[in-house]
Amino acid sequence: MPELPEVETIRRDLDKEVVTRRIKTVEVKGKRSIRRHKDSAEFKARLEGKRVASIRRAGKYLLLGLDGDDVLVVHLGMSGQLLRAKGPKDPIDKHTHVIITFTQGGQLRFVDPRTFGEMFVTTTDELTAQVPELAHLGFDPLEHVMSWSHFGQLLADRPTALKTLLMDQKFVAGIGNIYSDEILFAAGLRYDRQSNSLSAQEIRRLYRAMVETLSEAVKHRGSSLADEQYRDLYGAIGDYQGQHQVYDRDGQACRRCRNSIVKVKVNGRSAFLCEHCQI
DNA sequence: CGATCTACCTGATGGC
DNA sequence: TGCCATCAGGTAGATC
Repeated sequence: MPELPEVETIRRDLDKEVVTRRIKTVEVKGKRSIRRHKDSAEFKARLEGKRVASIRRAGKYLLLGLDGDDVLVVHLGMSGQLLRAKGPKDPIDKHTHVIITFTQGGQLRFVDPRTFGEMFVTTTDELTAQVPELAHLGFDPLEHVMSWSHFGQLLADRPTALKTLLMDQKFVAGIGNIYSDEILFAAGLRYDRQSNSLSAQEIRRLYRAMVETLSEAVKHRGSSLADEQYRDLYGAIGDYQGQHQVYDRDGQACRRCRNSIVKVKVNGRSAFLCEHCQI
């Protein structure tokens, strides 16, 4: 579900609602969401009594800095949600796995039907040394501004089909199945173009499409698809799905040329494109 | 080393 | 109706 724009929206919400708050109690249901820990007691012990000092995003990961050196890492997987609750009497969703209650009242709940998401506590040092997914993340497309020629060099160094490369977290962090398709449409490039085959103009178009598509999606607070599984911290759906040019629009008219949007399989997953606008 | 697949889960949807 | 197959925002690990 959540890619960079959705995770960034939640990060901004957390910055307003959770940073400076102190954790009073932590309730864990089942072990799956905290599977990196030996048991839930250890997870709870490392959180209770700590104050949330900072919040940042690394790709699709959320990192909540705590007093001392510890960091609470959250990945939402396909169906994870972080939801604010006023208190214990707010109705509890069936798939709620972790409830964090703050001393001032108010709760942060982790809800995740498919359980691909997870939470764990580690130290700042271990983050880069012992969590390989985080240690090997590529550049952040919104935070790390780079020249077109440098971007072109990175593309040339990794000759790969463009969609595969955009979704590779080790190359660039935060782009998934929705935004890779939207970026490639905006750039006028096919999913299967090799990254080392682009002209200088195509490199510029791709870089620009990547930055603009993602920042527009952040402005619209992310995309919620038909199932409305993506929700922000307050439980509200995103607003960018109405701007989608290709994703989940197979059979519909391309907004630019009116030809039919096509759905294909790439690496075992769906990809959407306009065969007339993307070359 | 990289590319490709499969597994991990629950729930929604569509065909028969 | 119900039953079964398929599909879904992601990633790690096995197997080529």
